[in-house]
Amino acid sequence: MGLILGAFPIIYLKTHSRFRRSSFLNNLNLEDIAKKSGVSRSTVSRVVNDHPNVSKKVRDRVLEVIHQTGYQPHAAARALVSNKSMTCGLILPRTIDSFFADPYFPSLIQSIARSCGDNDYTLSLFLSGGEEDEDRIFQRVTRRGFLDGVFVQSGNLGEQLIPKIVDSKVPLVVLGRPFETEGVNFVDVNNVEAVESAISYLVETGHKRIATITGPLVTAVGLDRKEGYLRGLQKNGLPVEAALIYEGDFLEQSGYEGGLELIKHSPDAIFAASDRMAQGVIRALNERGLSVPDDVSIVGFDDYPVQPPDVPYLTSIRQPLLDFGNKAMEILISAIENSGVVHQEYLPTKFIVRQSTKIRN
Amino acid sequence: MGLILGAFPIIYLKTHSRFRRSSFLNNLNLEDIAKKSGVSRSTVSRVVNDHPNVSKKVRDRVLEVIHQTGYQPHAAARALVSNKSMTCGLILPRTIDSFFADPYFPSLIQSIARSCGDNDYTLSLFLSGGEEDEDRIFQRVTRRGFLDGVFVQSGNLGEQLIPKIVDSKVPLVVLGRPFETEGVNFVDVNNVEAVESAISYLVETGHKRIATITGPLVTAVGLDRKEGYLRGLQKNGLPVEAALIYEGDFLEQSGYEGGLELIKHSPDAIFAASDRMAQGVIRALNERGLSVPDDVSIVGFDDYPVQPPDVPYLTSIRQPLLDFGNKAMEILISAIENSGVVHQEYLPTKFIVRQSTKIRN
DNA sequence: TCACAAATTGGGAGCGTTCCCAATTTGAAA
DNA sequence: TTTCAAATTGGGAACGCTCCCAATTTGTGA
Repeated sequence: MGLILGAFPIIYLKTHSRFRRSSFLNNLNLEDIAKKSGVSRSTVSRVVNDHPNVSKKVRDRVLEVIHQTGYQPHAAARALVSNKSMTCGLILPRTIDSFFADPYFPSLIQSIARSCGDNDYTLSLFLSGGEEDEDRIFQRVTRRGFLDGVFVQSGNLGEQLIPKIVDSKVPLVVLGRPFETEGVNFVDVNNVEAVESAISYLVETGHKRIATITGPLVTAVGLDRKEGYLRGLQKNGLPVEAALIYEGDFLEQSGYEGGLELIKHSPDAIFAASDRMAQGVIRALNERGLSVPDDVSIVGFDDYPVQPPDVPYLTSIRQPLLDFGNKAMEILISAIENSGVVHQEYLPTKFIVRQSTKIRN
Repeated sequence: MGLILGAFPIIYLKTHSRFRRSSFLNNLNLEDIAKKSGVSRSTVSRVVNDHPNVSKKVRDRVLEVIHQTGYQPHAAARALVSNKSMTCGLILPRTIDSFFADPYFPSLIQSIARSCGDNDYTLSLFLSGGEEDEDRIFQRVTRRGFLDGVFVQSGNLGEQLIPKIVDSKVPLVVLGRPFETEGVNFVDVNNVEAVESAISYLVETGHKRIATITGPLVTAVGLDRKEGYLRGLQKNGLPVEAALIYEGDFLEQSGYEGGLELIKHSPDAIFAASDRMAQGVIRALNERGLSVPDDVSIVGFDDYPVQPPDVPYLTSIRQPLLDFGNKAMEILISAIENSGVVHQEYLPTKFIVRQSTKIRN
């Protein structure tokens, strides 16, 4: 990627040449509306903001004028005086590679965007491609009067952005457990527990050699799902076998490669830490003449609304997408309003049994 | 990171019996910096904005203070007085369904986000799920002092948002040709020409019965790619056969279904209007024991950086993603600065030959 | 050294809101 | 009708910045 970022100065915010934009049809301000409806600026402000102490007669008259003129309050003026921009940021760090291939990001964006919209917030998006980007994003995000709070997608081990934002005191909710959780708001799904019970299900349905393709083990989510796998085995008295664990990267190709590797050790079930990898495993198995679920059961993780087209349909662990955005927004609003309490929340998942697993009793 | 977030207090600063909340560490304004560096507010402003007429001595002193204090200008105050928010919106209408499954949207978002960032703009995202959403989005987007301009993804026939925004005089660039192009800025890829020459390539390499799976014919892009197909046939003296045209929806499943349908009429090549559909076609053909490219050649459209994992790798038409965002941003900036000129731009694509097509001479 | 143009600096006004407080109006009880 | 509290309304000040213009300083040539 030939991105030229250049050296960007910390402080210089280049102001572009000045011009008055008279192109908007509607350039009325409070005072104009006040004049037109024969009341004062203050009264119009009260009407606009739905304050209680306005007589019905006056309120109706003002509303009428507002409606006729199509008046809308000036966002920047409001933000200046009230110190609230009603905008929040979503920062997705270092995600360029997987951004295209994994439905996680679109889903996440959609979930957060909806929650923001529902709460009258606007969502600004910050995609980071590397460290310089992160510096630039950090500068922007901490600009006064710009964002009321930010969501940050939890990143890799070396992730520096989260502690910096915490230090800056900008209200923050991390999406997915960060590595350093002390004093940081976050929302995550209960990865460990979810996988643990999926493994238990496999054991209960007669599987004896359960393999896994993990996510990258430099991510919290990768580690947590592996931890769930290990606990699941332990809880059910099965031995942990290094040969049955393959580290993937959530993408289809690594599932395929992991599948080819794992079948050398003849598992009767494979838990893949993402649906994409589960697809890859199925592709690998089919290529080697093994059938799913007759020879090997496959369990995925994600279960986004749009299923991959492959048959058989995947048994998977469903992420509570909508709840995720809602809960994150709820926590962010609470942080903005300065409750002072740190919220750390794990949302429950749902285990969905479909045709990629089979009962072997 | 022993930061205790729970303990950070609301700091009330008393200013003439007026309370204002200060949750950020850094609440200095221009005047404060001026005082600290022994100059006037105006001079600091000039330094911050890189205006020419400041002596080097003073500039250095002020920069030093700014650097020490970490001063950043207040975004809303700036936006208020300069009437520029340095923010633009990206509106994706009615996209919920395909949002998950198609890499187009992540790619688009990424491309636009990068261009915005490179030009010191911030990108706000508006996802619409239906008409009520569109009304709400329209209200927001036209708020004064909020956005300097917007990008709108071109939508279906009957799409009402674009003309409304045009009427509102908010600077606008449509992504993908809209149906009503009169006086509307837009960027598109040269769909007709691209497909036409892909078809020509197929003819030149010995294909005689070329079928197509189109996009939805209620979208401009769907129509344009079909038009390219038709022109390609005509130009090369091949007859148009209704049975060789199948209407899809850009998603894999419709490619699969279209593939099953089309092979009844034994084509020797199929052009699919998206890579996802091309994948679906290959799945269908393989299922029926037909080989790609030995029995049928397949050409896709999109060629996003991350290729689908299926072998053979797709011959496809590459969208100039990066250029797309850059060009759109360039046009938007020009529209914001009120050039008054309408820009309508078609970007060239690139035909990439891989293993899914075969020379049949 | 002085005069005068050029470069630099400072202060006032204004952007469109919200909030506070004082002024005015309303309405109910006496 | 009068009285007085409650409800409603209006105006001033402030938010932090940019721009304009006037004041001051600097630098140059005679």
